[in-house]
Amino acid sequence: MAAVTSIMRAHQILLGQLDTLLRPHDLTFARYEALVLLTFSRTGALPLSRIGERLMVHPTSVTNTVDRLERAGLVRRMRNPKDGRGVLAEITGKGREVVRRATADLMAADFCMTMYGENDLAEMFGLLRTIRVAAGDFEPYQDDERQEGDPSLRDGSPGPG
Amino acid sequence: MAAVTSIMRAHQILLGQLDTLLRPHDLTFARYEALVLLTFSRTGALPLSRIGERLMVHPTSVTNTVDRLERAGLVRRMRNPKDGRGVLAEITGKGREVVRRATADLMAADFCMTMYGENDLAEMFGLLRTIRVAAGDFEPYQDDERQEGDPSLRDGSPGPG
DNA sequence: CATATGTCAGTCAAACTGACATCA
DNA sequence: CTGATGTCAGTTGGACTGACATAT
Repeated sequence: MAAVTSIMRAHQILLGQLDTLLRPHDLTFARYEALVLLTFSRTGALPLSRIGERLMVHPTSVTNTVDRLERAGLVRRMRNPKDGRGVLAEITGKGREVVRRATADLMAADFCMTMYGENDLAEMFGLLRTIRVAAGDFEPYQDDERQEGDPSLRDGSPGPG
Repeated sequence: MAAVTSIMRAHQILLGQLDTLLRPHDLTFARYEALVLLTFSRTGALPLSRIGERLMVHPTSVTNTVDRLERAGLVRRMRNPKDGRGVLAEITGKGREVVRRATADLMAADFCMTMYGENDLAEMFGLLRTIRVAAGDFEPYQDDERQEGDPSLRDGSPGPG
């Protein structure tokens, strides 16, 4: 139970810092995550359904997130040529530029993770991975996700094959 | 960065399970946390300001949380006899009963922490403690908090002395 | 037909800002 | 006086439910 409390509190602390760092870029962490996911996809475009799967959020939340990103010109909606029901969110040039700058800010700030060594970070990732796997995170990649040789958003997932 | 993503995702997973388990008790995790904090206080009552400190939430959020708990009859507002500006939130008998039942449910469900051994849980707590200390969590207790010999909400804090 | 995808309207809880009354 | 405490009004972003159109 102490561990659960710790995760909740750590999240609270990190999210506060992340959102503060992202605010100047007119981004929230939720929107930033979606942008990064698109950045790492092969074609820069993904069906909304897949975004929902990967980020583990409700379909209406994806609609909402993409609405805001589209209104800001960071993303564009397209019909999915492979599925008439589906909609693709495609990251725009402006979107790529914004996510690049935001990521640079985040890296420069280190959000208080500088205190940890590589070993501690790896250990933390390994420990938390158990929860995530049990919840169905870390599903195998689809062919439209992730550029060859590029790092995954989920950092450590085996990827296809 | 992978570690940060892991914490965010683990939080998302746990909060979903916690809120689902707490819903039948008409509680959210935020309200449950406040109730537990009161349960562990010496007199069952704390100034709203101290609740805000401990839970690291905004004063208006405390007002909101206590409003809801009071409307549900789980908490009662009192003037602070030691400080005319202050307000105490005091847990009611019904509040103690609800938090008892909710905690029992949570323990029975184990929210997927059964997968971990004692060592892993302790390690996770220890790793995350670094972030929390840096953010000012784990401040020393005041004299009106925590019953003698009772476990702390923050599980592992040294307490007074 | 059943199923999957996405949107819409509306609700809800949380977190915030700014202003304010009250009291130490 | 300054500073702390709590409340109020209003806003924002996210997550949800239920209903629905559309396409597989």
